[in-house]
This record gives sequence, C-alpha cells and structure tokens, in this order.
Amino acid sequence: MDYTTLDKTVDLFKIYSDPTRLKIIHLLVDNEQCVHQITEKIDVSQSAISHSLRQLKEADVVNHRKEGKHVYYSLKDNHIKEIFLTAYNHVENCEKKGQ
Amino acid sequence: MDYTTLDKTVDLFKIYSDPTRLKIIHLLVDNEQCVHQITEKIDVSQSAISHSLRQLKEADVVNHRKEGKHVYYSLKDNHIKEIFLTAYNHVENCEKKGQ
DNA sequence: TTGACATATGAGCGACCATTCATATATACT
DNA sequence: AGTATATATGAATGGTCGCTCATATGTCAA
Repeated sequence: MDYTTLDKTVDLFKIYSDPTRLKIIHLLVDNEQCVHQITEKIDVSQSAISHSLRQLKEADVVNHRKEGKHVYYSLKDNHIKEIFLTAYNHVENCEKKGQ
Repeated sequence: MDYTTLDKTVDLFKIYSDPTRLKIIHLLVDNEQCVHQITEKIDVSQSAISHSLRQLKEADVVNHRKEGKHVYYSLKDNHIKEIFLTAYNHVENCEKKGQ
C-alpha cells in the first residue's frame, strides 16, 4: 500500500471540484434535502444529480435516510462544512478586494 | 457574467485536486522552497513541477520571488494553508477511526 | 562567449470523468 | 394489477487536463 493520506486528501478535494457536487454541498450546508428538492434547484438532469449524490455518499461526505418515496441527504460532518465554507468565504473576500 | 462565487470556489478546489500540486502545497506549508528543492522531493519531471507551479501561481495560491538563478515559492495566504490543513487533518482522523 | 545549471513553455497524447439517454427499481395510491 | 411519482443505474461519449518530450529562456562563472 502506498495510498497515502495525501492521496486520500486529493480524492476528497476532487469531490468538491465539480459544479454540480459543490452546488449540492452548498444546498446542504443549511438543511437536509431530498433528491426532488435538489433537482428543482440545480439545472442538470435528475440522473446527473443522482450520480453526483452517489459519489458524495461513497466519499462519506453525505448521509442519506429514506422516508417513503423520498430520500433525504445531509452533510455528514462538520469538517465537510468547514472545508467548504473556508474556501467559499476566501473566494468571496478575494472578490471584494477586486480579484 | 455568471461566473459565480461557487464556480470560482470549484476552480480553487480543482487546484487542490491533483497529487503533484497538493504535494507542492504540502511542502510549502512549512517553508518557502525553490523549484530545485521541490523537484528533488517529488517524483515527477522538472517540467511537470514547473507546469504545476505555474497553475498555482495563476490561481493566486503561491507567491514567487527570484534570487539569482533560483525562484522561491511560498503559500500566498493563511486561508490557503487552512483549507489544506482542515482537509488533511480530517482525512487523518478518518484513518485512525478506521475508514 | 561558451558552457553549465535553473527554470519555463508549447505541442501532442492518453486517461479520466461528468453528462445524457434509456431503462430499471421502489413506493404509494386507486 | 396498473399507473404515477421518486430515485438509481449502466453504457456511451465529448471534453478536460496532467504528463512527457523537446526546446527555449535566463543567470552565473571561467
């Protein structure tokens, strides 16, 4: 084995490095949401959302629970939220300073 | 324009999502280093290192200063370090807990 | 100015990956 | 059972991107 901590960190960052997945994470920062709600708010096919959610789940970034026909997703961990917010706020600050 | 904050955040995460670039960031967490030092410590060609450094520079992740023949690179910002360390430590903790 | 060392750049190739399309599964209702 | 809604899956494809190779640029020393 030489699948190091650094390699695993790369994989975690890859999860954040896609517009669809990051939009989902953004939505889930505040509340859990079901697939249907997510699909309404992001402009890609339901299939694409589902594929993205699968990756988020396999990367241990989200939890999911079933409730009747619906499946609700939420962020798994405070670190997951923290990584997102630190980067997001950094980008926002850079914008205000002008690039 | 609809190059949103979220899109820019995706681009920032993309920078972290490559083994070579992340290894460089890892090296620079403690000290600034010149290209030659970095090349000695990472097992890809000098050309690949240089390409990676260029991307890091264009993404405003690193500073560089010339000193004679050498060019020294360092992390530009504490946020850059924080994003890396939060993710890296998260992965380390997950490893200890067993996956 | 020639040679050695340090760094950067451009082109081209190969691999990876997000999306769509079509379809499958699951649940609820009548 | 049959229909509608919600979600998941597999295959195929188009685009992105990191790497190597070759070469260019820059800097110092003799």
